[in-house]
Amino acid sequence: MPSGPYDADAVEEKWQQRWLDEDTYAYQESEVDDPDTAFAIDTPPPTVSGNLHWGHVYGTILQDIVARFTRMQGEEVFYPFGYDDNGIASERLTESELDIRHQEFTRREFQQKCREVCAQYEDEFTENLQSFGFSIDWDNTYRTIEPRVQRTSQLSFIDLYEQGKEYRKRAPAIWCPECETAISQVETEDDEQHSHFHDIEFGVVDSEGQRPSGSRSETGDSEAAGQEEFTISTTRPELLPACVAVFVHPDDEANQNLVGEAARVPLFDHEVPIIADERVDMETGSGLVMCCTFGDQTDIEWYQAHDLDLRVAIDESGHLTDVAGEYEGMSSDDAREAIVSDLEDDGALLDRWEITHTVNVHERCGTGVEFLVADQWYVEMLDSTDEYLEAGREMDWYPEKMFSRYKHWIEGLQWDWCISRQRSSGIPFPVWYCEDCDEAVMADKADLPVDPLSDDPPVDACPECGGEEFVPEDDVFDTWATSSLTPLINAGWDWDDEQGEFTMENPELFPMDVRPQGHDIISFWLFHTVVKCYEHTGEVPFDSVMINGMVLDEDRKKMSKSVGNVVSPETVREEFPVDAARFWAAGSSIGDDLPYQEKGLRAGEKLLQKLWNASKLVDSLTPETAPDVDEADLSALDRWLLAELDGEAAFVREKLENREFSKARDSLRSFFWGTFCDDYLEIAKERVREDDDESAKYTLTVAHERFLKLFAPVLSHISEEIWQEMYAESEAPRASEASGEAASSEFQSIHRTAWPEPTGIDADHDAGETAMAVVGALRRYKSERQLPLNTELDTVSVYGNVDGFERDIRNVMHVETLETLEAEPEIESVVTGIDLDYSVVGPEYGADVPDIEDGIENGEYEISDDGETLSVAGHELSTAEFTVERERRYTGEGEMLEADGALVIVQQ
RNA sequence: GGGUUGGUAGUCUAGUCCGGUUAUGACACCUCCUUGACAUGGAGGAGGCCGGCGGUUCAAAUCCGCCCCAACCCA
Repeated sequence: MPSGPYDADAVEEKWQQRWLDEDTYAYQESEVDDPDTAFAIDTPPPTVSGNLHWGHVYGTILQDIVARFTRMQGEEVFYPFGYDDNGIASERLTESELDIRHQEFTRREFQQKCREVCAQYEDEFTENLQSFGFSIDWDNTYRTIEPRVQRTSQLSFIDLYEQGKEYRKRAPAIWCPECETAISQVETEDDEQHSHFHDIEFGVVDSEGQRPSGSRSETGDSEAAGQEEFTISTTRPELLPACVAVFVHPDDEANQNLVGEAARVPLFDHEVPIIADERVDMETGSGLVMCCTFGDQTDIEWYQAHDLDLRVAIDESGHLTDVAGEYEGMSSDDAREAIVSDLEDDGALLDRWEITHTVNVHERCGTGVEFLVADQWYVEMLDSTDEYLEAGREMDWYPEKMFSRYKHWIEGLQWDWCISRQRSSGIPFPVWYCEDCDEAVMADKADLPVDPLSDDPPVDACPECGGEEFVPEDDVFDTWATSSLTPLINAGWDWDDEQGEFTMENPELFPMDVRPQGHDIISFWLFHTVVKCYEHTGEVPFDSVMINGMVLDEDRKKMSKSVGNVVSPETVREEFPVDAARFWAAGSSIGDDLPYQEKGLRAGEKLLQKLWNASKLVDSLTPETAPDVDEADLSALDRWLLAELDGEAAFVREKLENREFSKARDSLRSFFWGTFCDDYLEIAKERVREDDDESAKYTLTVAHERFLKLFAPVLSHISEEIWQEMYAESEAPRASEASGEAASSEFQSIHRTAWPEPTGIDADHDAGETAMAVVGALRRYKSERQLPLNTELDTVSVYGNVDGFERDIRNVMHVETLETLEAEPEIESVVTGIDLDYSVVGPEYGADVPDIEDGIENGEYEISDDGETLSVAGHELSTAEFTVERERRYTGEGEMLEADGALVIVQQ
């Protein structure tokens, strides 16, 4: 071992390079003889056109701890990585980098350019990730835009279609008129914008005699007959031509008379029904709302609930259609001004005032979204919600509470999943339609990936009507339709045309063992993945789900670019060792948010230094190869340490299996620091130096190597460094043994060694604890008297079980004579109080407990001579129900200390 | 607006499912100690109406109800 402090920079870089060079963590299929020994992590692919941010690092550290830990349990771990470059973000990036427009190219050409541009970003992203030394298998990566993944996406679409799980329907879509593309709900956000409210007068159509009889009260009738107009408040008068109905809240007494009547839309003169619906917001405006095609989400709901007409007044570029008559061709802004002005001329504009309100905008350009009607493909979900719920139940959720989110999501489903996007780039639908009968013709699975815009359909004539002309589908898939297939992509799911069935290249990987995911995006990502993979394979795609929280800043605020409180991984990397960051991340309770705190990283750094220093000491005390000592000959203290360490190894294993990172980390840290370094090592080093104690040398070696392995999943670099320095040579490489391949050139990483099996050594746990407590009491004795810790003590007498530890106590605390007492030392004791054991007394005496307490408080009690019975408040309490508290005064020579489990008398 | 989760010393947290009277640990703070791995160390100390109000109970951080605050999800 090198002398001096731990040089994290050099060590970490060295091992990161070595792990990459040697493919240390590459998935070795040959190692898997039973699917149960393969462990697959389905990592969600990040968008690589943005920067690596600290949240990525945090989530990946947790995955990596699981990966490294699981390898040490003897499983072959598949830890792949994906890059999501199939999205608007990547396309925009490509356009701006190359100064082109995607419309200038075919899809294939443009996607090729996207791949080229993204490749640079991917390299940077990869380099960044690799500077954290994650045990990702860099031979197993994919890009969501690559042809192989396009093929998987299109296969998925065709498979669901053939299963009858997909349908095509003309329905509303969220549309950005600026980008001229459909976008998904998750790509929109709320924005405060200035606008105007307009009070507009609508006429009531005289429809006497046409009303259904008996539907309203007499009074309502007569009132309606007298009303000839009403007021609508709207921020969007340009939608008047799209108006298809007027709504009134069922509880709106004042306007109830209008329900069932028809309204005449000003300027455009068409008639629309007046309908009652509780989705009307009675607080805003007049309480009467016009429903258009489509002003907002509620309009869509009304359209579907009440089977209303469609009047599409705004086209894909945000201009008015022929439905708008003389306003056709105007932009919606121009049309608004023109219509308002004409309303004013007509006297129909009653009022106009400025307001600020929230509007739904496209997150990328800030333009208010429109709702257009378009042909869409949908994945049917509503008919299978029971199955999806059951699938969710079959997975282990870490933390468990996240299952309730899944449950609520399933139960709250109201829409099938729209997978069509009217973007001009992306992964195309492999579909053509017969020009004559609109029959959908799917591509042949063997031909995928295809682009209908440039490829021919697989048939010459329509199988339905014989028509020979086809129209290619020009929509592309929602990116989630691809992102939800990662388990299938990772397992190599494909269509085998010869066998006529779906196959998997690595069937042993599916279902995947764990799916990591941030809790902010589980609904639209994880859930979709479960649903899609379940439909394709009939299996739940994950055995378990590991949900991580968000990284917050030091003030527990969410990190965001606009607030400017983001932490850049590069900066952290410059300031702290990676292992310190890993220590920090491992301090999280799974699912909880974790604030980034430098002191957390500093604590990690201190632990690294402690581990390094302790290792140097162990190295200096022990020979190159572990001494050959029969475990039966070990001293009591050594047996005690190894037995305690057995317990710690089992505890850490259990906690990591349950993804209770922080419990594993904290317990191991304090056991190592407190029990090993402060208690054991202090004693052992004296024994080795003074007596050349073989038992201690053996124990130091065994325990120390075990500590390195227990730390290895969390402190990956330093544990590798020290282990390689001290133990690698003496441990037979497992990999070469099994495979017989070029063993000499392959090095054995600590992360591919086995987790410590219990030594099974028996020890007197209580005597060890008591001995440590006695040492603690003596330290305190010296400390309180401001004596150096190596002050000699003449005689120490111990009343308590420290059998076998006498010599250790003597040596470490510099005690001349240590004797153990058979009988309690000369003590005068005064009763100072009675402690009740409430868990027994409570249920036994119930409401009398306060009386008993009062009796004790006032001294109105009696303890029997043998101390077995306590008489108080008319009850006789037995010995199990109370403890007598005494103040003990030692009357003999010297000073008495109280330790946990022992009385100690010091004579200096 | 609906749902979910959380609120415990100055800070971060354990404990809450399954109630038991001295509430866990770390950081920061205060005092003392340079002994041979480590002062990024060691020994000790102080610091809490467990978000608020009510209820159940012999007993509540823990169970129930209402309220306040925060985050996230859905609208």
